[in-house]
Amino acid sequence: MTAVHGRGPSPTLEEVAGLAGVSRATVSRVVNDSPRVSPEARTAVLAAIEQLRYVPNRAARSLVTRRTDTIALVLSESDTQVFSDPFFARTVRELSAALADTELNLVLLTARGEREQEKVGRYARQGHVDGVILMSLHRDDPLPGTLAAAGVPLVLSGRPLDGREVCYVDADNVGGATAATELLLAGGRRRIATVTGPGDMIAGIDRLAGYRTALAGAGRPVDPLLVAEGDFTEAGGNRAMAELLARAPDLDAVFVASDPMAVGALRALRRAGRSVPGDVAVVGFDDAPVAATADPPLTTVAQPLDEMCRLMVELLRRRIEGDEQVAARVCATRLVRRASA
Amino acid sequence: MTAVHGRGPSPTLEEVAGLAGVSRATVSRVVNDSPRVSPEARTAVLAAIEQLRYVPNRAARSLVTRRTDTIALVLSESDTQVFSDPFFARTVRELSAALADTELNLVLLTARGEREQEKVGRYARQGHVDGVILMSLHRDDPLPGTLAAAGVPLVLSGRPLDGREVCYVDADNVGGATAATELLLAGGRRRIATVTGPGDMIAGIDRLAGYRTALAGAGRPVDPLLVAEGDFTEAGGNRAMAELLARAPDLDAVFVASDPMAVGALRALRRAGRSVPGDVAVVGFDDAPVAATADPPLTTVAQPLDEMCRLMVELLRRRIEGDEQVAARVCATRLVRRASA
DNA sequence: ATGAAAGCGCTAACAC
DNA sequence: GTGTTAGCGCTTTCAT
Repeated sequence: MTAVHGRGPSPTLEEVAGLAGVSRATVSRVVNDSPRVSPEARTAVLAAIEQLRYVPNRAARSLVTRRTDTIALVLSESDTQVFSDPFFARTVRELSAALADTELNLVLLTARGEREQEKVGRYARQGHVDGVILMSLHRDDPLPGTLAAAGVPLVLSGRPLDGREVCYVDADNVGGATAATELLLAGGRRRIATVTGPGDMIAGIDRLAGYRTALAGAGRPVDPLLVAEGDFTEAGGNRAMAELLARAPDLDAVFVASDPMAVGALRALRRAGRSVPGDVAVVGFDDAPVAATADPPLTTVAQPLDEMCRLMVELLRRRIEGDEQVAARVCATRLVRRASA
Repeated sequence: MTAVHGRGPSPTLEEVAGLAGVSRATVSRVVNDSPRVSPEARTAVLAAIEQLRYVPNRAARSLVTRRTDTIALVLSESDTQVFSDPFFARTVRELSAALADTELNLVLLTARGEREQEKVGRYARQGHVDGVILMSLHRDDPLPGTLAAAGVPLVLSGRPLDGREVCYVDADNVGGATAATELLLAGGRRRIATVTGPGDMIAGIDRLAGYRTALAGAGRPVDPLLVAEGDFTEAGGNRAMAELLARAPDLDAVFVASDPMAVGALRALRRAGRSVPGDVAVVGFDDAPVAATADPPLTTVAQPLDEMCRLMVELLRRRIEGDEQVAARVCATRLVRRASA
């Protein structure tokens, strides 16, 4: 028995067929789990495959099937490191989970700047992947347009900023933020501030809109002094909260547009000697799994990320199958009450 | 002119050839930048490609070339989210940069748990990628073995824990940690503590070894009270530092095995009312771009991550070309002195 | 410089 | 149930 060491030409269907004493077609049927194979043939083929360490050649297969069984999660980001965003990590995990029981593979592609975006676009159009889930976090991203025009099946994670007509899955950010602010209002809070997300990210925009909606619904004005912009990070939340406390020492509640920022905000409040939720009530938005461990525990708006990821996969599959009519979806959020509000 | 909307069969080499009035072979030559094409032919072909929006079919191409022009960065991690590790984000960025001017594409693959590891292994062996850069962070990872046995060209990021014979690129963690500790010794510090990385990660192990080496070189014992384990995160560093201060209030210096942990340690020191570097000198290890913004600025051991990533790509290319003799490399680190030590 | 032709390894009719 | 056959779209000799 010659050791199958390292590379060298890997065995082909033909060779397996020869060893098993059947035709290529039968081997192919076994490999593809076709029912039209006799038990004996199947056994013989399986043995030959085992013995030869046969692995189907992907290129040959997808040349004829026009499928790669691979989808890409594309991270289109102009500058900083999205990776550190725990929301992204959660998305990757949930997507992997959603694909665990399927034959589909998931690859991550990053596109920072124009050149990489082009490279990614080329990659997708060359047929390396069957479809793309795109996390396009900022405005003016050419990738959605490029991919859509090239006919690459596409689902966006998050509603697109420019209102273009594409298929997307998003959480109900407006509704969640509205509910969060209403909870604060119902708690009798009168000076409700907010730490927003970046103004050029849809989650930031929508959550701020929800805050405004709730205040408007209660007949309250929006005081600009009570609105500070953060960047979804803990450090940013800390900074924004400190700013708010300086500008409006009389605030008695704050809706923070992401949990990492909320953790930072809690730090700022503690440092300022404000008790939570006694002096100041806090509600966050569950982008990261930090709410439960925050001190004090954080009331937060939860997003059904698992459901959203399953949905993205399902919609993408439908598009891959050729269904052009798949519609965007917005997933409900819900308030999880803990101690801080 | 019929709009090329969406999908439908994309044009083939044949069609381009027909439109340009040449043969398939000539089109192929143009596409592949062969010099053996007349200017006129090239022009005609280019025009036809443009008009048809022709994109070469990857499957067909790699069926014959046996290349995909794609390499994978595989993240093999048993449990938690590595993404949040800024070191990982830097690696991705530097790898992308190293590949920017090449025809090579980079995809990220994550493998959490056995099932996903198998999926990734299959993916690589099926010929989806030409080679793999593996960040295997913990012990007992089967992936290096699987991939190597399957003949997939492989370069490890970081020295493997089990000393197996594979090609890897690593920073000189031992040397860097030794230098850091020696700097502290040279500064006249007598009670030098360390916050280590996890005991099952090579970077953590090696940096602790360097700390011991330096102390041994100075004829000093290693006091177990002065060693606390962190997890490379800021929170972990904070915790470990607090623990050290409780156990050994007389410590006057600390080598912290990663910058995020060092930032956490600085917070713990501040909270304990220790001045830095007056009471306690601190040196970190530059896994993340936080040293410069730390307060006070952090003296740190810098790793040449850009060089390391270029090297990984170069070694992997050589392996892909069939060179079996490429050796592992360890890259020098250097101390960057700022205010804290 | 260019074209004709032979495959790369696989799947999918289609016959038997 | 199984084998035969015809390609999938591309690169690559080999003539010319």
